[in-house]
Amino acid sequence: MDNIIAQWRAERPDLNLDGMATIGRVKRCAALLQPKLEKVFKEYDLNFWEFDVLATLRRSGGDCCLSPTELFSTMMITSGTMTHRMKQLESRELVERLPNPQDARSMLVKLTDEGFAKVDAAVTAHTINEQQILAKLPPEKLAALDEALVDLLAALEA
Amino acid sequence: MDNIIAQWRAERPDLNLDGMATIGRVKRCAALLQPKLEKVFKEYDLNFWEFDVLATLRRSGGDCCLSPTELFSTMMITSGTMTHRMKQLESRELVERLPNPQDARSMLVKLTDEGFAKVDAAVTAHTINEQQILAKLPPEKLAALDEALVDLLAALEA
DNA sequence: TTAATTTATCTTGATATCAAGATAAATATT
DNA sequence: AATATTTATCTTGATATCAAGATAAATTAA
Repeated sequence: MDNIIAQWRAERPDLNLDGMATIGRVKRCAALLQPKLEKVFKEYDLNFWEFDVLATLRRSGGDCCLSPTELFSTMMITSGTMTHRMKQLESRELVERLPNPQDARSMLVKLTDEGFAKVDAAVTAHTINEQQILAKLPPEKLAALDEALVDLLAALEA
Repeated sequence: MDNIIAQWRAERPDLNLDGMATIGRVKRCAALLQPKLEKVFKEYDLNFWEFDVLATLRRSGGDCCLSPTELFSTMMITSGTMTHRMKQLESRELVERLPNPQDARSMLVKLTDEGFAKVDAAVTAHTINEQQILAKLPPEKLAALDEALVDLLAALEA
């Protein structure tokens, strides 16, 4: 990132590059995190989106039933993508689709026992992995990081 | 994000969710930033990856020549993806491919005058946009954010 | 009640991406 | 020099995604 900024500074000294540096770091951190997280999901034969769907169902609690619309709305993906995901998770028998007695247009997506067990094991390993990744930072820096991210998130969501 | 953590805390009180909260915020910040940045690129008829390629060439300076291999290596994409990008940028006459006199296997990718002018205008607007996005945070919080991201990036790159 | 509108989901067609393999030129080895 | 290896790029086939439109059920309005 510093290298990119240095290149721009040389070519375009007229630009204010402070924002680019910070935003570039956010994006780069996210990009570097991705494969580190996927590594653990892979141990449970899941890719990122598969974990994401199963985890959304699992943490919703109750009998882990949500409609596809609830799922794709909270997950910020389109309905077509959700259809695609459902098909594959259903064929792997990690979720099942039940008719919604309240509304014949809609379905209820439910974790199978196998899906429940798998995501429960995966999320345990996932949280441990996340702790380990961040353990490279001392506690006070970690606290500062989290606080700063809360502020940024608030600014971006506003 | 807080909501997701609260759901997990209710369902799985045994998990340490601190890392999930911080990492989730990083990913969410990156996801929220994306469309805000794309909005400006769109004003110049560019999507994210088009800007990315043109900007990489532009900031490399000199005559803005790089080989496809130099491009895809620094941009963390595969060679096949780069081929695809080249085709489209070439058809839009934003870059041109010249034979490399030093090595007949490789090409030199160069910004056209049009490509140069376009990316120069786009990056000006882009940096202003980035400054505006972050201007919602007071300077001292911004400084703390950047410092924290430098620390995190160092930990992730190690 | 019938028609119009809204809502939930799925389908279609397009794009971006990657992994793996193909091709061809350059370099190293024998 | 002839062969083997490495390097640079492109091709192919598969997947994930979205936007826009299709379908069908539920709700509202006339």
